Amino acid sequence: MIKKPITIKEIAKKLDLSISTVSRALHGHPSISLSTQQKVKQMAKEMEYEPNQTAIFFQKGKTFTIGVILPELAEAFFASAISAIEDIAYKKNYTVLLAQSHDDEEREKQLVDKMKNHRIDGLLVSVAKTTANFDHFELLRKHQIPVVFFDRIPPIKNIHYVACNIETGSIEAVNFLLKRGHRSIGLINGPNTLVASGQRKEGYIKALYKNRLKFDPTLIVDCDLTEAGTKAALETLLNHKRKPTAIVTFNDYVSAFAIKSLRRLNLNLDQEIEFVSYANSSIIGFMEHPPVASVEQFPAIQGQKAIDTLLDLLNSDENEETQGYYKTIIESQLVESHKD
Amino acid sequence: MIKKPITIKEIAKKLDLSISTVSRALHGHPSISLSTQQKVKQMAKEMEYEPNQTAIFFQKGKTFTIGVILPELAEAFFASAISAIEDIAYKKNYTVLLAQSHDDEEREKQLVDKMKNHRIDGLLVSVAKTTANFDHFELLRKHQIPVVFFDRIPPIKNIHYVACNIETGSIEAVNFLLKRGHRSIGLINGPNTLVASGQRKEGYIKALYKNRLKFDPTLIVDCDLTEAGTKAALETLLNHKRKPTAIVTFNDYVSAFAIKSLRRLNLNLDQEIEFVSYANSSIIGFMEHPPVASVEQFPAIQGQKAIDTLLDLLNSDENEETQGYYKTIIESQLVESHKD
DNA sequence: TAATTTAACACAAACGTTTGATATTTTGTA
DNA sequence: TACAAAATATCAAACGTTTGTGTTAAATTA
Repeated sequence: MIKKPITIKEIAKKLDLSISTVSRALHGHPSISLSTQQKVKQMAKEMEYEPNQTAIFFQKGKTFTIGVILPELAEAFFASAISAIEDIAYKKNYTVLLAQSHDDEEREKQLVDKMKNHRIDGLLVSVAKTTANFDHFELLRKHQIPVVFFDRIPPIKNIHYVACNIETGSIEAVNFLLKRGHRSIGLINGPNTLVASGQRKEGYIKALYKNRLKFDPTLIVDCDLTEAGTKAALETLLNHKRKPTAIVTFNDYVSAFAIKSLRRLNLNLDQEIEFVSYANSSIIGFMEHPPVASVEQFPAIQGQKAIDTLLDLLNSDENEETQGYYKTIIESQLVESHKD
Repeated sequence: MIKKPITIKEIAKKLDLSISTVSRALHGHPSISLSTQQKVKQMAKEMEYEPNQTAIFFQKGKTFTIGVILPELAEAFFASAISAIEDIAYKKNYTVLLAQSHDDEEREKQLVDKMKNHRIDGLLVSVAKTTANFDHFELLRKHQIPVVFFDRIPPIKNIHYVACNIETGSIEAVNFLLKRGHRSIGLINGPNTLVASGQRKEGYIKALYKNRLKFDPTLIVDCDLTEAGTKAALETLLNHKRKPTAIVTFNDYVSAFAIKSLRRLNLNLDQEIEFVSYANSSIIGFMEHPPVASVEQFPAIQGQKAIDTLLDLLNSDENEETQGYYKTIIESQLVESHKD
């Protein structure tokens, strides 16, 4: 038996009241007497009335929905970001419309369009690696839909964003290794097309300079982040004339690969070479020989701050020009591995 | 300068046509001449018209949105499931409304309610561990909103679901170890409140019986899945009078913990004890001494099948009773670890 | 030519809710 | 008692779109 949803109209008819009275009663409007409010609410409950959100969305021109576009949902970093975002959205009674770009600019563009038509109230984005043109985001501005970028932010002015300062963590990492007595420190970096690689490199270099040590560019080796690539990069460093006693790697996975192949070589070098990596992801907890430390980038906090500022934006009626742009920087932080 | 969204009304006025003609023209309705169709579409493009989805949703009583409720977005298993789900939804022009229950029954209930009011077209759920009462899902039935459960399915009749048969993989796992010569095989299982634990245990026992081996219940140790708990469970097994030469563990993480603590004991036992676990998660690739095999549960495929059947349900106008219930079982599968 | 079909479009209701303006009733005041 | 003020409830428009039914003129048929 098909059961049609109850509307306020039917409640009105049943109580012999007008539609507007019922609506106002349900909202506790002061111009409705308490007694009728009671009656209406009572009847609504009895009839199992459920407000039709699509009607409300339409009528209000607001959906209480925020869009989230991430590069890859299956990546731990973004998974924990979206998790944090959803938590806050839930608390604030917003709903999350989720999509992934798979690091494809065209798809990202289409998603933005789709979400715009969905009349999301605001958008959270971590942009795709390949995205070079940002017009699709500019378009949202015209439609008065605020956008907050996070982690992977576009290199343009006049945007709201939350990002992580990799440099601080990088400097901490190198300082940490220096303090432990290392004097030749290698860097297995990612492809230099990535902003993230540049940031790591900068921090690495700065730390050396600050410690009045000279920087040897040949101690930096790029790699494609695969296991094979990592192995190759590692070997390059092992054959270096000033063989490093410590290595900073682009992320925990690279460290894992490097440590694994080091141990395969059975040189017992793992006692002599110490690793520091980025991300501080959970795999560290499962490694027998984890890197001694990892630079945490706080995906959950970034996501949280991002949605916080978005909600802020949504609840202020001033427009963007007058209130300026939110720019939040999270400091990355070196986290030493637990020994147990 | 605030730019109000263009409506078909304005297009109509500009072209001196009726609203309905514009609407029909944009949809290529046969009763509108090709020439006016051209004109209208042209004008729509010029004026940068974008259909107001909320109005359409409201009007049609359909949102082209499907809700997805998962226990934990940050868990690798669910992250890859949602990733697969979103991909298909995107292809079929549906949108995904995402939420996580954090394994909390009350929250799950509220989410179902919220999504119902959002007028989602259908729902995909992996139920919370604690959920004992399933009335909130029954409620959706009254509202004609189809639900497809996946992976964590409720123990009730008359539902659509996609699930993974753990037993086959479990039997494979034990057979595999037997074939490798092991005769005493331990099982570090999860808490027996979990259905998943029961399934593993059943498979384990069945495999032994099938091979005419007698089953020793003391070779099964429950644990709370933490590192400490795993360690304790491992020690119990090591002290067993028939010390196992192979151990099946609840999941890859438990294997990782166990292998780690085994190596800490420095007994070189790792050469003698082989592990097989469940999930085949990515951490295996980063372990120096991974389990020899792992039972893959195909989160992406489960997610994919789940949304496929949901879309099927949405596109058939017959109601549930007449068409019966979809019950899809994915066979789990033992995957041997790569050696490289 | 008159009757009939067809093509092309317009009209208006409907979806469920909110809300500003208005009407009615009650209460208070002089 | 008369009148203003306050309290309470109603009316009706609006949000943007779709769609069943009318309407008109042109094309076809007999």
